[in-house]
Amino acid sequence: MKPPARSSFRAIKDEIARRIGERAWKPGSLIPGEEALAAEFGAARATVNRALQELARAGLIERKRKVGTRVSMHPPREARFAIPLVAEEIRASGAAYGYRLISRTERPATAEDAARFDVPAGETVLHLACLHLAGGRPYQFEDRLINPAAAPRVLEQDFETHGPNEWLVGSAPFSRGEFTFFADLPSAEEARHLAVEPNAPVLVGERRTWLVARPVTAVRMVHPRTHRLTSLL
Amino acid sequence: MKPPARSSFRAIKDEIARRIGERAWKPGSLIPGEEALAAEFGAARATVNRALQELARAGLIERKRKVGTRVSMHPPREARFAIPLVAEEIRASGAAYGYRLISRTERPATAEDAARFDVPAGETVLHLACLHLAGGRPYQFEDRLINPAAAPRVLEQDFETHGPNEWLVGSAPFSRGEFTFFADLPSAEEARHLAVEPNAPVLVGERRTWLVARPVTAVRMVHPRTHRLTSLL
DNA sequence: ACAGCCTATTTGTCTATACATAACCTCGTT
DNA sequence: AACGAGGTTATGTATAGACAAATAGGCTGT
Repeated sequence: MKPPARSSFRAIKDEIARRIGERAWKPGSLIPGEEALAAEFGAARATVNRALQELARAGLIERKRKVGTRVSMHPPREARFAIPLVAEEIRASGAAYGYRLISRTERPATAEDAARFDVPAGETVLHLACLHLAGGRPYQFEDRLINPAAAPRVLEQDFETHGPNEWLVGSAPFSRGEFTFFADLPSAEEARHLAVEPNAPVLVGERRTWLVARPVTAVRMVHPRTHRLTSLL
Repeated sequence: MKPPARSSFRAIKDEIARRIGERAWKPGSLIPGEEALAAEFGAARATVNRALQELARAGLIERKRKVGTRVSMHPPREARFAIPLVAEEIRASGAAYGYRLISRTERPATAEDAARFDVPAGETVLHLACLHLAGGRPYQFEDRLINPAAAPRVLEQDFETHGPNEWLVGSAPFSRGEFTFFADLPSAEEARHLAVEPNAPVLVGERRTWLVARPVTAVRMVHPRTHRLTSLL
């Protein structure tokens, strides 16, 4: 852990959080100023300042010049989920990463594509299906549409050995995105590739991105039930 | 804007982020050390240090002692999901909000509780089960453990008419939390209360919060398959 | 009563310096 | 070649002192 219980900014932070938790300092009330706390903890004001700033960033306290620092009335209420590349995510977990391209099609956008994506029906789109494996077992089935008009040179890529997101990350910036996830049942194709029962629950993430007004890519990522999406608050 | 364009840690942070965004410093490459940057920007090393620490916290760069600072390989893309109170979420959607307490138990923590939560087995915990309805239809089934040692006076609440969420928000601050989502099958009880088939997929969110080192509450929130969690990037 | 300036207070940030800590590297020993 | 001790180096953290910025609250003049 943190063996040296000296007067580090961490120790100060923890102690203040403890007092707030114990209601020694109640929500909405003012706590002592930096100067006073520095004296109490035998630390420099800069050290206390750092502790307080971190607590403020975490949402536990609110600070205002001249007024002072008060305990928040409402704890933080939003989570930030990192959205890593699948490949990195798998490698980070220690498992061997595997990739298989299932299909690659260039075709005019159908009405269905247009609904799923904003691309005008008739324009050429690239449709990919691929599978990501962790330690040899299916990890994510990916079904992706890419708009070549927003991703220069994407049609030159064959995506035989590397997934499209690795390429897109470095080559197709976007300015706006939308991320949704929900529980679903897999399609027949998804169940087959993921090697799960057709009626087993799967976690689906859908992501669409735009560069200004132009759609870049839309992807449906299907994970077996064991998959968990975690975030620290 | 507010920047006096001095060599503030903010200016340094922005400039470094800009260089990374423009690929002047490529993902995976080492960037100059703090001393060098301090010299370049005409600032103290502490100032550069603060800029770099904030960038590292945001995930744009990775730092290691002796090794130096390198640009992250991952896109620092992250999604922020708001986690509103269920009640507000439902009302915001225009539906009528309903609440039903299903059970309320004070009991010594079992080994199972201890595994799910950090609470030492044997200490008293409060166990609640309740149902949130939107427009009369089941919306979320909530199964919650609360540690009274971290939530003063929680045992005085009966939670007959209001959910524990609403009370905790105002009364039990936390400094650290963890949020996980996954697809699952409902337990028999959950299926019954949510009025879904026992083999229908459900979206489960689990949230655990701590005040520094002490567990505050752990909750499992089960939604029917129709529920979607969306976020803008 | 009121508007507007003035000032004291509190947090925000920067500097310069020092030491602590982690980790890569080299070199000597086995 | 393998291993370990120690040096080197970049980041991590603490400190004291100073000034900047925001702003609540009082003071002043009309």
